Amino acid sequence: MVRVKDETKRLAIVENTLDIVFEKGFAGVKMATLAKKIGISVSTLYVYYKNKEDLIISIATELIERETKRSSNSITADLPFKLKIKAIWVYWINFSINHSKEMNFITQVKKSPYYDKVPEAVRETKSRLGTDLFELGKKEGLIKNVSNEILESTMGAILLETVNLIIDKKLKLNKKDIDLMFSFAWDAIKS
Amino acid sequence: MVRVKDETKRLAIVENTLDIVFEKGFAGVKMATLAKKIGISVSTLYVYYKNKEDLIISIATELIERETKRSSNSITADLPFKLKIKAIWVYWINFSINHSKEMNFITQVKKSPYYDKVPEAVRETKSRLGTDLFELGKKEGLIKNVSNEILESTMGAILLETVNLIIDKKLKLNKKDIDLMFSFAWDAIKS
Amino acid sequence: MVRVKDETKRLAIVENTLDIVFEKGFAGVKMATLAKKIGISVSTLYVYYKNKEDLIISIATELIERETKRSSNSITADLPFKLKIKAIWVYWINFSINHSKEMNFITQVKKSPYYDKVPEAVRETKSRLGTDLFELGKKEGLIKNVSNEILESTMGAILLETVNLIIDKKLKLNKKDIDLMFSFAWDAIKS
Amino acid sequence: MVRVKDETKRLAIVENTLDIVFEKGFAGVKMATLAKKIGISVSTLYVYYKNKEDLIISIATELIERETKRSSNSITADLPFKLKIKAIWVYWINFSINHSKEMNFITQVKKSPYYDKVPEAVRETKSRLGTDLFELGKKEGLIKNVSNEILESTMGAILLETVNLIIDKKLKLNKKDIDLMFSFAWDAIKS
DNA sequence: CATGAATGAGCCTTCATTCAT
DNA sequence: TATGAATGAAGGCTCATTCAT
Repeated sequence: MVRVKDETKRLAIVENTLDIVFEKGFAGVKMATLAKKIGISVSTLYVYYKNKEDLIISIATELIERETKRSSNSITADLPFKLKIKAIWVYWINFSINHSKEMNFITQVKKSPYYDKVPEAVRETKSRLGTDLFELGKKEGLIKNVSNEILESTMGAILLETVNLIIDKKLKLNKKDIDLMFSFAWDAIKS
Repeated sequence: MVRVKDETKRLAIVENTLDIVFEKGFAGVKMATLAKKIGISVSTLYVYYKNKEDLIISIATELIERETKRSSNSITADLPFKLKIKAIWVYWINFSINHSKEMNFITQVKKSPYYDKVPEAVRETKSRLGTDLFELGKKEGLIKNVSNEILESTMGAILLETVNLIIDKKLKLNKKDIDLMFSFAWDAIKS
Repeated sequence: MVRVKDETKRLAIVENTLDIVFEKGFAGVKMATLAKKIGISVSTLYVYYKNKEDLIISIATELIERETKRSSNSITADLPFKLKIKAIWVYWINFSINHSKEMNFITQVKKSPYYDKVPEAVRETKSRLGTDLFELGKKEGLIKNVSNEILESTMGAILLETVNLIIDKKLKLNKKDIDLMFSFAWDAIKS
Repeated sequence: MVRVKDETKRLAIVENTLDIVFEKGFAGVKMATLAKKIGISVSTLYVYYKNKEDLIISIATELIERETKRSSNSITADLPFKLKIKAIWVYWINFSINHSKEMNFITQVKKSPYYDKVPEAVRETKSRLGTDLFELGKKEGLIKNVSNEILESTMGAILLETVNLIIDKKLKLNKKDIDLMFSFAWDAIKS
């Protein structure tokens, strides 16, 4: 069937682009190389994406939307505040490790000029690690009373560093190390 | 003496490369554009650097060496531990802001394939934010008893995020905000 | 019947091709663009025409044949020579203006490499502005005694220029201006 | 010497471009083909011209300026009006034949979208076949009292047609044929 | 040391055309 | 007949690098 074939191919393009960006960054994405890796013709790439920029921005948009949706889904559990935020922390560590290429792609895009061209609607709904959550924590007097943006940035930075340390084998993906790193993050933001 | 003229020109090359990398990343460094910006011929660039890779790696090496030297110089003051570490923190915040292009260059290089080609000796002597210092803090029982690498990474991540927040105007370069952000870092590592 | 649908589509192809050639020349005719303009699939174009060359040559052939037929039809009125030739002149001015896209297409084809591939039979029966007519004029001693080809070329050039001046709004499509321009043509060929 | 070499190469580019446009039109000008014809690298073309459009527009500008200068120079002889205009006529016939490729290039450019990008100053000073001259002729009551633009267009059309007939071997470049064709033009405009 | 000129190696993109359904 | 998908071939352009002066 044609439909299946299409989606398979599109996914292959996305997958391989992610791989290349992970290994060599955006500059490393050559349309010809990408096509060869997938086993299709260069022109075929242009059937799916208008041009290289469109390719990258489309993938970025897709990933960010997916990430956004996921992050909002992850804040459902009904737990005491600290445990709740830890659950999210653990969730994101695992997700980042398991989807390191996607996360890497998003991270790179955010620092690149491509990001300006991601639809504004998508950019706005991005990485809500927990605006509502921080609000709650502040109300309960559990975390420092500073802007959500700063809380989020700080936790995000520690989280990303944790992931990098795990990837670089300086930390392990076990309870002890995860707990340790969470203590860094929690101690940083708690009041 | 010819030497003087040379050094001026070499500095101009470094300066302009820093500017371009800051604005457009490594991919934005075109030998022709760079030369035009400086007001010299493209060929002249090749008198000073063997090729583009050499240009970037040489600059990176120079900057990293300078940074390393500076960081070791900064740990001289004789103060109680927390104040000492805060002094370093403040020093580095200021330095990073005042030398944002240099810092940006180093940051970018570390994430790029170029970094593998920076002389190993230089890579090893890098950013010693305070190995000795952390050792001291742990001995006094003031900070978490974990590897220096993790302490350094965590503080480094928070520091970098702080700098970014300042650059993005989300934070100001005043005592209040600096103190606030230091509290994040200190709380994270203190035992 | 299927036939009706076909003819409609074929006419749409011709019409839109004429439009594009009028606006952007042959190089502006992209099979994909043309198809989209019509609202059909690119592949469908290939059902009607073997390839792009065939498309253009077929349209050219069709238009030239139609024009040829028309020109011979136009020399029927029974009038004194000068009036007869003026009638034809006026007829062609009007026709050229009203069918500027068709005329433009023919003009362009004649100057393009495509023209060599128009069936010879068609090329030969072309724009007979009045071979017989010129013969008559010469017999009556009213026009210069030179080859029909030269007479026709000259009148044709002035006619085309007249049409262009009208299109460029340098002349109007009224009796005065038409008469004026006819006087140029007539004075040129009269003996 | 470097200077000489440059000019030689630039002239070769112009010459070969003229040839190609004469044979195949603008669409026939492929940077690779052009370079190979000249015996230089494609990149070298880009040393002399920013891109293909710049190549064509620069050549057009150069040719039009030269033509304009020439045409104004040609109206110097002190002769009775009809002889004067004939002298110019003969001059232009000869020039057009001898420089058919240049003339062809200019003609083509004027009908192409490139023409809009020729510097306005150049476009304005173009083909002054004889505005002043026509003014004189009208004052002396020798030619039709219509706008110079129309007189010029008409004569221009007949002149161009004459050149085409000569190129197509339908006319010869001898006194008899030139005189004949001038009579068409003169009779057309004379009062 | 300084540079103008020249170039090869790529890269992105377009487009007419084919083919299986 | 109608078409969505795929592609080969080609063309324009960029850019790091070399070389003779």
